[in-house]
Amino acid sequence: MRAVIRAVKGTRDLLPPTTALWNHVEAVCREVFRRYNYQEIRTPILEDVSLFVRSVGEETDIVTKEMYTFVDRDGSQLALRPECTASVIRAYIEHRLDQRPGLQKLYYMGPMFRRERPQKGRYRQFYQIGAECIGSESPWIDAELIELVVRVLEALELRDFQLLLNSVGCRDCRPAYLQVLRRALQPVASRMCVNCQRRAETNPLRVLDCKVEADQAVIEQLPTILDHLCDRCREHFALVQRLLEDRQISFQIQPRLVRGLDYYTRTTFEITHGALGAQNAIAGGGRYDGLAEELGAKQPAPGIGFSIGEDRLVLVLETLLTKQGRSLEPALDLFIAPVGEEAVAEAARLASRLRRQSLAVEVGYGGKLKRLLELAHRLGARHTVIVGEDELRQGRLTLRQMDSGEQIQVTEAELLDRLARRSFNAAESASRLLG
RNA sequence: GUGGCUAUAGCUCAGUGGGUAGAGCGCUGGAUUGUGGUUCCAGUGGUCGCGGGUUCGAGUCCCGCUAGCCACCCCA
Repeated sequence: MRAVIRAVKGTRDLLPPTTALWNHVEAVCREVFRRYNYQEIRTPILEDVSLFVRSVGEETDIVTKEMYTFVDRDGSQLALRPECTASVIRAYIEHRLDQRPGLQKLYYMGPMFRRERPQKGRYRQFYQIGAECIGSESPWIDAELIELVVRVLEALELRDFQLLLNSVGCRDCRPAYLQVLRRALQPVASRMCVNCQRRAETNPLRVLDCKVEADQAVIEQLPTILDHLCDRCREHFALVQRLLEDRQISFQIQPRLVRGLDYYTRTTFEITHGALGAQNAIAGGGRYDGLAEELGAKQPAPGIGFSIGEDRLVLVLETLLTKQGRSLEPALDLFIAPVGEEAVAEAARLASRLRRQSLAVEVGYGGKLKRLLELAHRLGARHTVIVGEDELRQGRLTLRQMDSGEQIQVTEAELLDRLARRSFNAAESASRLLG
């Protein structure tokens, strides 16, 4: 026997019925994006390595050890995108989107790639849904964007998530803070865990993020970025907080919240959920006022964006659904069970017509009626139409409601009337999906 | 990259102190006429992750590899 080929480590096949949940998440996102006037952008999965070196940062983990890179046949250095903000800004500059009217509000969804050790909620190919608003540094935009993320989660019936908020300062005040932090760490680092001793040298901000119990007392004494913001950053952050309060969006200031991408400035935030394991962040984002210039824009283009980890979001929703005893059901409107040769042909024609009326229809070609009804039941059909000799003679259909077993004779017009579908809305999509 | 745990049928798992494979679910069919969910019967399905070692004999013990999961790290 030949060896079986399996999915590459850290990648996975998404199968039904879970894919229905993925589609639901994406449909809800698109709808919320529409309401906030975001439009879709699709950028390539392949990018020049230097795009990420310059944006995410040369020294970051993502660039130094997690990125999938390769040399193309012509010698160019390419990478599978580890995130999408850099690509969006690249496209913004490349296509002079600054010349278009108003703010550029763009959203994306698709696979990203990072070569990490897989674990719960962490995959080498993972999916992000994100949005970027480019062209303004107003705190009103920050508040609107955060509001948008919260509305997406609410629309997905997700509760009990936490919004963590911080400001990481700007090009002026952050370097000064880092100096202060380094100096404060020098005398105390030796009392901390080995990881922190290392981080005190390499990446002092990470010390603030340490989870070791014994280090917490030391960490509490360290200066926080919030005490070292410049006047403009402090005002910006204060206004963002006030605007979130106005919107009744609860949040928690987390001065120790650190982002692993170098381009972040000022507002940063993260949304976590307890139903996940160690990888508890389902969304993260922040402002990046200097990124466009870093990527070669002649004009400054301040922006802010976020990204939802779709894998993790789906994971949370799935555990919530099982906890509530709800399950994912295929949304089959109708099963057609023909009895006899003639009926099969009529069933096929009927299916064609009903499908044109946007009904989800399955036909049982062949088999005894008993089998067909059993199949209809197992496929989750809400109704079954029986077409046999009697029905053909009378020009009627037998419509059986599967949950009650109630059965009536109808014409095709009456059938359509009973099964008529309404247009899409999120709540209905959810109730349809979550039987 | 580091560590811990795990690996038996499509899925969830049993398999006692080493004696060459089992259940439930699933899938297929049956219980006479055109009526599903329950029940009953039968069938299908595994070189026990891979490679080596110990042994008369290994799913079971030992070693190595690989993969999966969880955690560190990092992040969404």
